[in-house]
Amino acid sequence: MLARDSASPIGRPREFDSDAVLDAAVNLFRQKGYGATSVSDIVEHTGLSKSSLYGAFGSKDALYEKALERYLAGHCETVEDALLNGSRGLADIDDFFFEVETQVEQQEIQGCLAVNTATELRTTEPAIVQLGIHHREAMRQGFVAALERAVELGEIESRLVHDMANNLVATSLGLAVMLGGGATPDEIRAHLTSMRNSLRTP
Amino acid sequence: MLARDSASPIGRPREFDSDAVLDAAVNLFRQKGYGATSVSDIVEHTGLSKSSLYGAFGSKDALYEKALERYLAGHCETVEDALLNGSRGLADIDDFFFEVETQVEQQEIQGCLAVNTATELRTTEPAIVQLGIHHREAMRQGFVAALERAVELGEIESRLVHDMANNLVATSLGLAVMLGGGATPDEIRAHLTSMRNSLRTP
DNA sequence: GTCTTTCCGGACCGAACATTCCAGAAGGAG
DNA sequence: CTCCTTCTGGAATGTTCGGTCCGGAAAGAC
Repeated sequence: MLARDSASPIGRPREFDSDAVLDAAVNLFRQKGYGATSVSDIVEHTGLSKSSLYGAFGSKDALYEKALERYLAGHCETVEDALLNGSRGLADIDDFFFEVETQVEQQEIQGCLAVNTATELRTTEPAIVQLGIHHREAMRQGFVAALERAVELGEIESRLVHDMANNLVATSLGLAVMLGGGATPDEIRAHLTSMRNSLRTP
Repeated sequence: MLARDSASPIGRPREFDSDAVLDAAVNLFRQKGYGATSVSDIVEHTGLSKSSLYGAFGSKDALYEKALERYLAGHCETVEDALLNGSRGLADIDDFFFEVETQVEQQEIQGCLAVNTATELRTTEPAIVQLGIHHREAMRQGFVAALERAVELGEIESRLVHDMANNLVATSLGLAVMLGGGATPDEIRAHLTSMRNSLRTP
């Protein structure tokens, strides 16, 4: 009934790439939100059949959860890790926002999956709320780490670290709203510039 | 066919209060988003019948639009006006965030209607996107005005006005995400404090 | 080859959705 | 009072949704 372990894959092997399906789902959920993305949409954009989709993921909810996991692993955790374990200071924070700039340049403005769907699923899925809180805290810790390195490099004063980290978290979420809400590239760029200026004005 | 002007209201007069209906709709849309709020939900929370609702507003889309208008008029425009035409500087900005604090204190955390539904309606309703852009620009201008008064009061340096205004817009949106995404009161309060500190650290 | 297991496409289902329609009730105008 | 317009509740409609099911095909194991 359940898929056997990789040891002995008896039976016809799966023909599609789960990760590719999840990537397609991530894109759809980012673009249209959870409710407005129908399972038929996903079927259409992946080429899979509905039964294959349900066979592999179980339900729309479960598919969303897997997609969110993949999104966080691929987009958030790596950049947060770079903040935590970087070797520079403010420059690491600049890098953190590089993905935003990439989205803007490539006209692929979609925003953040977690932010875009947070409101929709708040009432129905408490796990998503907890995940958002955790995600924000991880961001904050990353910013704190990078800012503390900036202190050692003499880039900023240590008394500013705590508030700066909080403000960077809020600003990141604000940028995500703009990206998800149809802001123009110029608008985004202006905000990125202002944020970087503020980090460096003593 | 259409409702006659207030001059000669021939026929049975409307028995419900349109504004009260819109307020109920605003609350529902804020809590659950657009897609997850069904017309039946609205019927249930207003006491109206479905036909009365459609007779008065035409469609769910139109009802949302009217609700958004009322929300913006009641919640946003007044506070933005206070920013534009206030008599103080940074204190006016503090006041701007007072409503956020009120929401937190009263445990009625719902976030901002426009932010909460921006992603959902971006693909289907271009007018909403334009409205979001306009709203952000209005906020920015309000912050600029208040910050320029702060310059005259000697509270901040004039070279900071532009970037500070941008950052305040982003921070406001970020706070709205947190409010709509289930942040704890402590988390919100910490961010408000950090934002106020940053305005005042030279 | 045969067997077993899984995958796949499409038909199918009940529920929920936004929306419409109708018959009757209700209130002002004359 | 009568007429006329409008509101109102609930039933009805067509569509779309998430989810299920089945028959056939395909790919390894032997």
